Amino acid sequence: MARKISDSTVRRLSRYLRRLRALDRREQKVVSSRGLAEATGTTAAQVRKDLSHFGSFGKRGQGYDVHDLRVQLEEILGLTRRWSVAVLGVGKIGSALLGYGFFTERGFDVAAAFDADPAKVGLDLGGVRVQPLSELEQTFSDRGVSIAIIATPVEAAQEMATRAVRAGARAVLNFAPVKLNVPSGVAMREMDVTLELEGLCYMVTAAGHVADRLADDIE
Amino acid sequence: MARKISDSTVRRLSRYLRRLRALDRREQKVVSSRGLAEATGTTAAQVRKDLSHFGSFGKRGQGYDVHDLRVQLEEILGLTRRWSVAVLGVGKIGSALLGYGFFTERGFDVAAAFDADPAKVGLDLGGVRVQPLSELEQTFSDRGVSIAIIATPVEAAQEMATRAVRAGARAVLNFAPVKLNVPSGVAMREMDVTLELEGLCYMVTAAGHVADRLADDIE
DNA sequence: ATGTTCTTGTGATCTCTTTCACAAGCGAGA
DNA sequence: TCTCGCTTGTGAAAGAGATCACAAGAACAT
Repeated sequence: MARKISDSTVRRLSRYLRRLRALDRREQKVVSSRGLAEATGTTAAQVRKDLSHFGSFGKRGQGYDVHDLRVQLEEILGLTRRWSVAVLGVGKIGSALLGYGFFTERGFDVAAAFDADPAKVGLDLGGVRVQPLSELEQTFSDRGVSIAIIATPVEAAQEMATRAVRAGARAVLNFAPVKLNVPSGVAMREMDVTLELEGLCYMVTAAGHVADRLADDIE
Repeated sequence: MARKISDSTVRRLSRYLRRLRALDRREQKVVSSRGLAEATGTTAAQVRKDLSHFGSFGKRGQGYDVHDLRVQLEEILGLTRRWSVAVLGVGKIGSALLGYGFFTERGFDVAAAFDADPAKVGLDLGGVRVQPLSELEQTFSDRGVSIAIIATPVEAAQEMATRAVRAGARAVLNFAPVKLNVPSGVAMREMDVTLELEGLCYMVTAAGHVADRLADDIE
């Protein structure tokens, strides 16, 4: 096991877990690969293949024990330990995430928040005090921050990521619309609304073109 | 042309476009596939292959005309027309997007915002008045809304998506952490912070395991 | 015991994406 | 006009991921 697992597989595992948690809450005992597949928008074979990379969790003829598989997946994804996150930049996105209690609800510890703007330093957002950037390195190492959330403007994003990594972050979640460079060995994911919106525009436009062609063919 | 283009290709096209706009602004005339690749985190061959699906835009030996390619990509992605978006649910995320002027800055028209909470109806968020859900269908058709942004709690997401599509939306951007079903022909993208965060946890954890194994091998 | 029914786990296969490698083409300079 | 240096566009090869299809097992009824 522990060969290279693709991002798409990992994303699906998260979805399975989400579903399992819901089922567990309403005390359903068993679920089949098909049941899981339908709830998460994939196929039964895909579910089984994904799980098979990590071991064998089901009973033939029966399916998977909901609670059991849930625990296994939490283990696999690394969610049995606590994770400390820091939010860099408390503009609209940063403060939305903090104010919402987003991280806390999902079992992440918000260890700190930072902003370059002196007017924002000292504010309390969702129970976290905004600190000046000068305290970044010290705070990261004091509180064992391993995940950095980049929510700064584009211009500052790369520098913040670099500082975060140098200060000990092992993973970066980037909300700024730039491609960030991080040393290999540091995990990196991005959330880019513009990319997704433009993707939708393309899809709608291209679907239109296809419709045009079909119409042409009919003539 | 206009065969099925993969999502990953479309995402890269958006990245190229973003870069081209920056270059155009600072009046750089020409860029090579390598230049574009380095700025967007891919390879020169990939850039050329991506573009080749839509035609032939460069000059051999020279590279691509920045302004020209920019316009071509805007055309391909469907960004030369105006798009009307509606925001469904003005909780933390919805109002962050509106308040930020996010859509307007990027050339999208915010046609409307809706919320189920009567206390929120009537509020002005970034110049948009929040409307009650009862006005959804009428407003969608009056203003030609083609993109629906789902920013409601999980429970309401599927119903809102269904209503939006029935009211004329051709694309859905979903911020709620559920898999939504939409009829084929409707474009759909999702932004799920939890999925990305858990993905990071996995990557850090798995990287740790790999390190462990290496250490074991050395012993 | 035996048969029936169901669902898993997994090799084999298929499909899609990325990478490679190179001929074709452009511009500049002699 | 010819040559040289550079970069595109693209078939062919390699790599990755998703799908298929079925043997292996588990429960339960007879």
